[in-house]
Parts: sequence; C-alpha cells; structure tokens
Amino acid sequence: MVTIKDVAERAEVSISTISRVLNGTANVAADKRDAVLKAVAELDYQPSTIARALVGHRTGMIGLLVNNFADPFFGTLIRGVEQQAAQYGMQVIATEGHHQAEQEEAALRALLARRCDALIIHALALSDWQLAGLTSHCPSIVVNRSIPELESHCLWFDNDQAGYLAAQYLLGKGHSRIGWIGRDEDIADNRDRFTGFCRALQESGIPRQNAPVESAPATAAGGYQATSRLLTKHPDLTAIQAYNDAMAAGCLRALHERNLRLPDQFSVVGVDDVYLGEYLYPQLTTIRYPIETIGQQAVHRIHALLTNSAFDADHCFKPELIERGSVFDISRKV
Amino acid sequence: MVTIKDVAERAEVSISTISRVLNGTANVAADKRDAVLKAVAELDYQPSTIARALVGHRTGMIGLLVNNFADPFFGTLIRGVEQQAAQYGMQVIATEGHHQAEQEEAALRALLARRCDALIIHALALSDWQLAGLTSHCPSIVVNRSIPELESHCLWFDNDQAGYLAAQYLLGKGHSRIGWIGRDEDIADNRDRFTGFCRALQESGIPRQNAPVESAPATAAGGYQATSRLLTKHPDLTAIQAYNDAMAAGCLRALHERNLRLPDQFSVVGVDDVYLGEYLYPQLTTIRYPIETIGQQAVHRIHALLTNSAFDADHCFKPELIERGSVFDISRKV
DNA sequence: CTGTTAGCGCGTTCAC
DNA sequence: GTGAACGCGCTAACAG
Repeated sequence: MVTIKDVAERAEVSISTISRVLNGTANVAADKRDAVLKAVAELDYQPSTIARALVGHRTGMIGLLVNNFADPFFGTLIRGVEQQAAQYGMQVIATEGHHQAEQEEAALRALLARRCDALIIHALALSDWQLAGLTSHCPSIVVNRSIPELESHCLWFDNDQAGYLAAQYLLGKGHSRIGWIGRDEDIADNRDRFTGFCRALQESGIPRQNAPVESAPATAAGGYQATSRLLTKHPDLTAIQAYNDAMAAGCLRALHERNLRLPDQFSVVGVDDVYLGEYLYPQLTTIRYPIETIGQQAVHRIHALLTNSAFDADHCFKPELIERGSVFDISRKV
Repeated sequence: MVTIKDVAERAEVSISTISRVLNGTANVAADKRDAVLKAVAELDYQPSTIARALVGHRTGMIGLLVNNFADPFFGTLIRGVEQQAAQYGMQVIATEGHHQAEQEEAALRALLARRCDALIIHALALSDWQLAGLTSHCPSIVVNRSIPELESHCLWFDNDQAGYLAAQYLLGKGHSRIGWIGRDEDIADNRDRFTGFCRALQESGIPRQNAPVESAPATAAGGYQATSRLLTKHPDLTAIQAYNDAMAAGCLRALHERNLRLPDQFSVVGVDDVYLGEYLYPQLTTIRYPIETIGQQAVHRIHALLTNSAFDADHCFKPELIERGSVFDISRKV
C-alpha cells in the first residue's frame, strides 16, 4: 500500500506538505502543489482512513444495527441510512442482531470497538437499561422504539395511528365485520396497532364481537394460518386487517385458496408498505411506514449531534394511507 | 474512550502486559494477569480496532459492493457474507453501486481507502479491466460474473442451466406453448437464461413460433406489461417463463386480472427464489439462485486468500428447482 | 510558505 | 516474566 511517505519522496516535499494540499489545511506554493498532485495521481495514493481516524478521533463510520438483512424492511432502512450518510461523507457498517439479546449486544460492542462515530440502533431484545448502558459512550439514535430516558434520541412510528387509519379506511368503505390478524409475540408494535384498530371500531359503534382476532407469527405463513382460523370461525367477515404486509400476503393466499374473487368479495389491508405491496394480487392497500425517511432522519440527527447543531424535536413519524387495490367499497354494492 | 494506558495505570502494570494478556502473546504471572483482567472489566475497556489495524496491517473488515440494499436478492447476499464473516471474526462494510459505473468505482475506492482486508464485488456497470485495475491491490472476489483473467476469483451462477431447467420443467408438465418474458437490458444473465430456455424447447422439438418473447424492465411492473402484450398477441399460450421472480409476480397479476383460475388455467415459473415466492398466489415455482451460499463461499475464499490456504476450484453454482404451486400439469387434464 | 516533531492507541521488538 | 522504546500512517502544533 502506498503511503504519504512514498508520495513525499516522489514529489520531493515533506509529508506535511502532502497533508496540507490534500486537506486544504494551509496554503502551499503552486509549483509544490502541482508536484504533490502529480505524485498522488501517479501513485494512485489514497490516504489511509484508519491512520486518519487514529489521530483525528473520527472514523467517519456510522454503525447500524438491524434485525435481519434479508428483510426488505431493514434493507430499506439501510438504504436510507447509507444514502444520507454518503451526503455527509460518512460510511455505514451494518450488523444483524436477530432479535436476540446476546447477538444485539455483541453487535453493538463490535461497532463500538470499531470506534464508530455514532450508532443507529434497531433492537428489540435488549432492555431499555442495557441499551442505555451500551450507548452511553457513543452518540446513538434508536429507531422504531421509544425509550423514556433517551427520548430525544429516539425516532419512532405512530403504530396506534397506523392501526386506527387502516381500520377507519375499511369502515369508510362500508365494512363492519372486520377481522384482525395479529402478531403472536407481545411487542409494542402489535399492541399499538391493535389498540388503534379497536379505537376506530369503537368510534364507529361496532361491537367487539363483530371484530374477531387471531394471532400467529408475523410472516406470510402466520397470516395464512390466522386467516384460515378466522374464516372458519367467522364466515361472515368481509375484511381483514393484518398486523403487517407479510401477514396480509398470507391472508390473500388463504382467500385465493377459498376461491374468493378478490378484491370484490373480500378486502384486506396491511401495514408497513414494504416492497411486497405491488407484487401481490390484488395489489395491497396498506399503511406506509416511512422507514427510509426514518433512516435518513436518523443520520441527520447524528450529524447534528456530532456537530452540536440543533435539530427538530419531531421524533414521531405519522402513518400514511397507500391506496392500491385490495379494498373493495361494499357500500356501493348494496 | 478508555485506552490501554488507562488500564495499565489501574492495573499497575505496563501497557505491554495488558497487550500480552489480551492477545495471549506471552506468559504473564497469574497475579498480574488477574489484575489486568479486573481492570479491563472495571473500565469496560475495548481495544481500539483502528489502532490495531494501523499496526497490524489488518482491519478485519470485508468490503462488499452490491447494487441495491432494498432488493431482497442483495439483502440475502449481504446476510450470507455477514454471517460467514462473523465466523472468521470479521465484519462487513457494505456499499451501494446502483449499477452506475461512477458510483461503483467511488464505492470501491471508499472501501479501499478504509483498508478493507478484502473485497466482495457485485458490479454490473464497471468494465472488466476497470474492475481488474481497482482490485489489483486488494484480494477480491467477484460474484455473479465471470471475468476471464480473474476467473479463480469469480463466483457465478449457471444462468443457462437455470433457464434450461425451468423450461424443461414446464415441458415435462405438458406445456408446449410457452411464452418468455425477458429483461429489456442486454445483460449476460438475461441472455444466458434465454439461451437455456431455447435449448430446452429445441430439444423437445417445439418450433420457435410456439415460444413468443416479450421484453420489459426486470420488475413486477415490467412483468405485467410484457405478459399483457404476450397474451394479447398469443392467446393460446398455456405457460410463461419469466426472467426472474419479480417479473413473474407481475405476470401473475396480469393473469389474475384476466380472471384466469390459477394455477389450473395458466402456469408460471420464475428464476431466483428470492423472498417473493411464498408470498404470491399461487406460490411461485422457481429456480433457486443460491445467493446466500455464494456469499458464504465468497467469504470462505477470502479467508483462504488471506491465509494462503487452498480452496476448491468450484466457481460455478448450479440452479435447483423449487417446486411450489404455480405450475399445473396439463397433460393430466387432457 | 515549509520542514521537523510530537503524538493518536496499540503490537512488537529489545534489553533487563 | 516484564517494562521501555519504536513504529504503523497520518494530522497538528511548532519552528524557521
């Protein structure tokens, strides 16, 4: 690897001069400047970011912890983070936590050992205080979670409102017998979306027995199972609201297998708007979780943290309805 | 940040001793060893990987270049790479190239400047010689592409065989009027899969006019368009083979919209087996592109390169049929 | 304007 | 078995 010393010899100047022209730290005589640039080009010299990091106490790296790379939800998050980081001349080093406390902790420690300038964290398994402990020595933004003591460093999504919005949309299309297929793990996201769902029904005066519930893993297979159970017990339903798009996809499959004509005979709505929506049939009407925007905002905040500048206090991201084709207006049919 | 010096002071030994117990480089008296360990724990000391990298000339980082994070295909690749890297105690730093030569080059340069120990590259826009130039100073593995001069450093997929396998499967199920929906960009993947498709038909004595072709972008929307055009011109088709799963998803939508009963009335097969297959209805029969395995193998090779050990010469990954529900055996129907 | 020097945090000689 | 000293590649403060 060619070092600053090699360049200095070739350009016949001192290493400081190299450093100066490359960083614009001070004025350098035009002829020497040219000689340096020439030598740099000829040698294809790239300053070592690690040597720079050692002396500058900045690595230019943002550590990112996500659950699972293969999941497009996180892929989209990574992309938002990476693109915005590039704007600030930083790079991203991402790791998987698999929703396991030990792995999440190990990943964070590795990121810390790399001396990342800042961390962006999506962790479900770690407790609030564990997270607080691990991040105490490094500027961190926690996404998709709200930790009371760290609130100004959290970016989250209004899951309650998402559930509410989806249900309201269904109600507005004339549905009154709506099933809910939820996630079987008791996590805040699921609770909140369900709470919003219930609130919307209640406001419309729909009795609870008109809104049966089934739980399953938050996957397509889970959505399929939950839907099957739901339809067997409650054949009078006209719509299903799913915890997320993956479950909604499984739900659609269960409906297709029953030879229902979609969307005319049954409506489905999801939450997340991750990738899947346009691939399914009918194309899924859903609630958008602006995960890419959240990733970008996280980087903005980090930049603000690192430069001690101010940032907006707006931590909570609002859901947005994405109307595609999976919901049918049954009020017109009647 | 707590440094080795802090630990040394606290443990009342020299920094060399700290280094020795942490790296097991030499024997240390038991009492001092304990003192060191105690101080390390109390201070929660993590050796700086960047200082280590500077002196050890190893960063423990693998640079990874992919097209697009949000695409599950690459998400799965990243996951394969990351998991295997973790086995070797290395970490991954990933960047996006967006299939644009300048961005791919910039990304590689950034990775090089970070002094990654090795690179794993999925680049479409860069020319062979550009790639060769960029990677000449760093052990690199090129995935999903075969470069003659770098062949032992390439890992690729037998696209021809994939196209052949898919077509053969369709033929075996009694289909003889099969459409092809391909990618409108002229890249090797598309050409090879199509070549394999044609070979299978030819071997079965199917005349070319029974196998019409349409091209479109390699997305669900493209698959939808191509299918629509194909069906309008050739209403007698009984099956479609798609360039990839995304196009197959769009294809399914076009079929659903024509109120075809699937899979009974029309069969579809894709290639890639990325994530989508189980979400669609009918669940997609496809050809598996073992991208996660390729990612793992790439890391194995890198490790071999870095340790000068031998590795298998097996560069070409074979396709595998994944039978799900989107192909109907029409020979039984007749 | 420019070269020399002192670290950044750590692994690794060398003497002791 | 252990500590002092050097250097990895670079930036920043210091002289000139």
